[in-house]
Amino acid sequence: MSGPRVRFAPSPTGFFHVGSARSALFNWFVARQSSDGYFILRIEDTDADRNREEWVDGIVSAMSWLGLNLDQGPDRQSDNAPAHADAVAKLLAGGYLYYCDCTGDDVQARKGDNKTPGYDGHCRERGLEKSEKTGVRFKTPQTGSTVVHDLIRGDVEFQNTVIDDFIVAKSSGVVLYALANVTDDRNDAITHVIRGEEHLPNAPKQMMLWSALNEVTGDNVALPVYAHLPLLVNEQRKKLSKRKDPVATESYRDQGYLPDAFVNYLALLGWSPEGDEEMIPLERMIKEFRLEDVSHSPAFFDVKKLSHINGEYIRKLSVEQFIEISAPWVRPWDSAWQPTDREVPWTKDDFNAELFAKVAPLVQERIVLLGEIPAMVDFFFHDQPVMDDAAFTKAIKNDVVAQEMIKAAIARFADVTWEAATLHEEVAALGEGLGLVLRKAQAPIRCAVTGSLVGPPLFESLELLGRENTIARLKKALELAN
RNA sequence: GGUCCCAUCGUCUAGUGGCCUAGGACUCCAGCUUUUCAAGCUGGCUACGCGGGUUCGAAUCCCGCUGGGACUGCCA
Repeated sequence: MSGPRVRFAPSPTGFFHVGSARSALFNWFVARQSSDGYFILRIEDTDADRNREEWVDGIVSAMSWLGLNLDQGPDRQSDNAPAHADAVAKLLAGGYLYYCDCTGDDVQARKGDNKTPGYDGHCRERGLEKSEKTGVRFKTPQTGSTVVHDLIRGDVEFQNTVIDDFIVAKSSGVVLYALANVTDDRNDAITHVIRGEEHLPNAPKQMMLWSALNEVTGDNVALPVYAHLPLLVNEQRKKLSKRKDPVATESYRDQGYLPDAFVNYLALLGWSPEGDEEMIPLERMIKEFRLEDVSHSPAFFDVKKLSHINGEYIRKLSVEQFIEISAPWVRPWDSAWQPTDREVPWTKDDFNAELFAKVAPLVQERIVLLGEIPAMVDFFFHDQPVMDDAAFTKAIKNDVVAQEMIKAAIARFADVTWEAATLHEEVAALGEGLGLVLRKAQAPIRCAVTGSLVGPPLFESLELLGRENTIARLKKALELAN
C-alpha cells in the first residue's frame, strides 16, 4: 500500500486566489504527512481562450513562496490531450457518449420553464455523426442515484435523473473539465481529490465517468477519496471574487506578510489544531491535520486576524532574521525579488545598513507588515525628513510653546552627552521648564526630526541620527514655522 | 425554478448526550504601562437561528421551518 497521491489542479485564469492557496495547502498537508506522499501541480489549461502563461508563473511562484514544494509539475493538462482524445474514443465505442449539435439557444428554447435537468437529451437517440458542429455528451443513467463519499461531509446522494447529459468534449474536439480531470487523475493514480466545495456537484458526474472508463479500458482503477473544502467567503458571505475581493496571494507577499504566518492563518480557515494555541509550527500542522476534522461551513477570510498573526510571527523572529527578511522592502538592490509597485523611498547610496541594523529591533516590535518598515525609518536616510504637513502645523507651526521647546533643545543639545538616556532626561527637564509634560515636550522635536508624530522611540532615534543632523533639523523646522 | 451544501460570540473556531451558568483566538471597549505609535498586561461586551420531538438530561440525535451559500456553461 503506497502513500497518498494528491494533486492541486488550478486553471491559470487570474491571480493566485487565496482560496486556491488553501486548497493547495490542504493537499500538501496530506502528501507531506506520509513519508511516501506525493504532490502534483497540474495546470488545467485546456481553455485556451482564458488561460495566460503569466498566471502560471504566478501560481508557481506563490506556491514556492508558501513553501508548498512539489513532487511533480507543473504539468500541463493540455499536454495530455492525446490521452483525453483516447478516453473519448473508448467511451464513444463503449456507447457511453453521443454526438449532439444543439446550440445553447436550442437547448434554452426547448427548456422553457422546466429547467430540470439542464439538457433534455434531445440528441441522445438521433445517432448523429461527428461533424464540426457536434459536441460530445455523456449518457447519464436515467435511473438510480450516485453517492459521493466525501471525507468531510459524509455521503452525498444525487439522483441520476437530475444530472443532465453534460458535454464531455467541445465541437472543436477539446475535452472539457469533467473528463479531462478524471482522465488525468487516473493517469496520475490520484488517491485523494481535495478541492473546493464548488466542485461537489461535479463529483457524481466524474464518478460516472470514472466507472465508465473502468468498463471500457478494462483497468479497474480505484475511485479516489473525495474531500470538498468549505468555501472562503467575503464579508457579504459570498464566494471570494477575483474581481471584488483582495484575493491575490501575491499581493499579500508584496505587502510583507510572512509565508509562515500566511500558511498558519490559511490552515486555521476550516481547521483548528488541538488545544487553545492557534499559532503552531508547521511540523505540528502537518502532523495533526486531518481532512475528517475540516469544518463544513464557509469561512470568512479575515485580514485583521491574518495581520495579527503576521505581527506575532514578525516579533518572534530574531533581529538578524528580521533584518534579513526585510531586505526586499529596504534594500531591494540586495534582494532576489522586489515587491511589485512598492518603491523604496531612498537610494542605495542614502541607505545605511549599519544604522538600519540598530533601529531594526525598535521597528520590529511595532509593525504588522514588513511593508510598513520604509515609512517608519525613512527619516534616517535623508538630510531632511519628509514633513507631514498636518503634523507640522499642529505640533509646531500653531504652537508657540512648542517652538520655545525647539529653541531650548537646540541650545541644550549642543553640548549634552549624546546618548538616549541623557537626551531623555534633558528633554524632560526642558519641558518642565516650559510647563510641558514629557509627551508634550517630545512631540515638536519628534515632528521636526522625523517629519511625523508617530515612529520609533525618539531618544534612541536621536542618538542614532547624531547631534549635528538633529540640530540641523530642529533649526530647519523653526525656519519653516516662521 | 431545480439539485446539493451549510447553520455556536461581529469574525475564525472548540464542543460528537451530562465535564457547558458554552472554552480559545481575532476584532471592539475599558484600565494599567508609557517619550509618540505600537507591543505587553488586566478586565469587559457578545453566540448555540426558530419550532417541534427523542431522552432523566441536548449546542450535541431526529423532523419541520427560516436563513445563507454553491452549482445549474461546448468555464474550471
